Amino acid sequence: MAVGETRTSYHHGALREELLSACVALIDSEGIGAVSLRRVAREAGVSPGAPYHHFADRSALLMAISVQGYELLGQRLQAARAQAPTALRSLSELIKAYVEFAREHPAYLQVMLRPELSRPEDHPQEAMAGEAALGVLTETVEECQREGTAPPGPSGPLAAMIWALATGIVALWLDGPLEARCESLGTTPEILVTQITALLEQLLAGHTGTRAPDWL
Amino acid sequence: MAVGETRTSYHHGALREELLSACVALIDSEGIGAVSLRRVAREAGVSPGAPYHHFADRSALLMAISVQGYELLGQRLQAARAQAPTALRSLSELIKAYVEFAREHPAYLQVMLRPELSRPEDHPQEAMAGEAALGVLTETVEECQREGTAPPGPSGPLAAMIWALATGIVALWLDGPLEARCESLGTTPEILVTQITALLEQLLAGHTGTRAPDWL
DNA sequence: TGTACATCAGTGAACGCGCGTTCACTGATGTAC
DNA sequence: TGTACATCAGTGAACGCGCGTTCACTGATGTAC
Repeated sequence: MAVGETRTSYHHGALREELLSACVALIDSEGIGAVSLRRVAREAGVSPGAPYHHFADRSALLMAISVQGYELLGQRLQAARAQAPTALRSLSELIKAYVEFAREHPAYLQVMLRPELSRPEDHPQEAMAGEAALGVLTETVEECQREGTAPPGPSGPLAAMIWALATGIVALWLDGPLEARCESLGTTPEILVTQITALLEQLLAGHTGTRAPDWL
Repeated sequence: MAVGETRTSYHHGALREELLSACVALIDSEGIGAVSLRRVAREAGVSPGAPYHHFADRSALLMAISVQGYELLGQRLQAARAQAPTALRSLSELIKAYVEFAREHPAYLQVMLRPELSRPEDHPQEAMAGEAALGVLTETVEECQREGTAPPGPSGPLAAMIWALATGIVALWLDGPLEARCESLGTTPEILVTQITALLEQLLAGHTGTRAPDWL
């Protein structure tokens, strides 16, 4: 229920979902520091005790958001991979899809990147959702190896490298430093991300002797 | 002043420095969530009002830590770069130095990676300290270009790529997911980081046709 | 179909807590002469 | 060298606040018969 609306019945009917979306909206508008169970309940137009019928505590709410975020991200990655013509291109598209997802849903990423808030040690579900998203990346790297656009050997290091690269871009962009850096370089984060993925493709294509395209 | 010690004089003498180190120690032992000005004052053995003679508010304390962190990191990066025999190798060493610094001083990194806590928009000093650290990286990339171990053209994209890569590794390691991933891969973060930097060197060396070393 | 009753999902008052910050104060230090 | 005094850097009590969580309660819903 959006702020200002009023409920007609005593029961809400879908409070769990609304608490989740109210929390996401709150993070988007005021930052993760503004999140408290009381505040989220207030945003959802409900009394302070109500959330406890749906979440054991504050970290359980944030964990649910984190899991949801990994699921949404996983879908996005799947879709991005499916569209690309080659596995090498898929790698770029995976990175871009991750970054775009983060830009569209910064709140999810904030929660996913700050695990001390959702206390994953108490909620193992997140690890599973995260592994699923990582699986798409690993498969794509292995496809590249079969395609000859990634060095042979274990897929782990390259997959981890791309995972870390994408995570770093996202963290730096969401938190501000990337934007600041781009300003002082006279460019924009969007352009820079495109250049980075192009560079990665160039390096991967080059390792086997394939020429980089002229437009790079 | 460490917990348990007692001061003999009314005045402390070096409270500012001690508040900083007490705060770092607190983050290291209990996480960034445990940081409050009152708590830090207590750890330093001083009354709740005392910090206000040295820091305007909580975010000013965290900002001072962040700036200190960037300065320490900058020194580490300078040293790492100076020791490496080639510019290409320097890139690996810069990444490793960043990661090692983060492992040794996780508290600094937590503060540097969570700018919402130190409100950099109110304290521009951090941006300067950060730019200095980035400068080392950019110079090294340009050295690689002269050396022929990095693609010609603007140095920005490769520098940003390595910056994001290192930041991603650090964020994933400090927060736990990297360790979890390594366990399920049967390796360790230390090994994985070495593999990633070796892979990066291989890709960069390969782009010009230079053969990758056999041991990769 | 109607009724009794169990269960679900809300309310709102209350609790104790630690927080950031302020303030009048005071002990220690430094400086002018 | 001694003394008066300004300034610095602490103390500790106090303020109001929002928080997480609990609890007795009650309105709404679902189910058995």
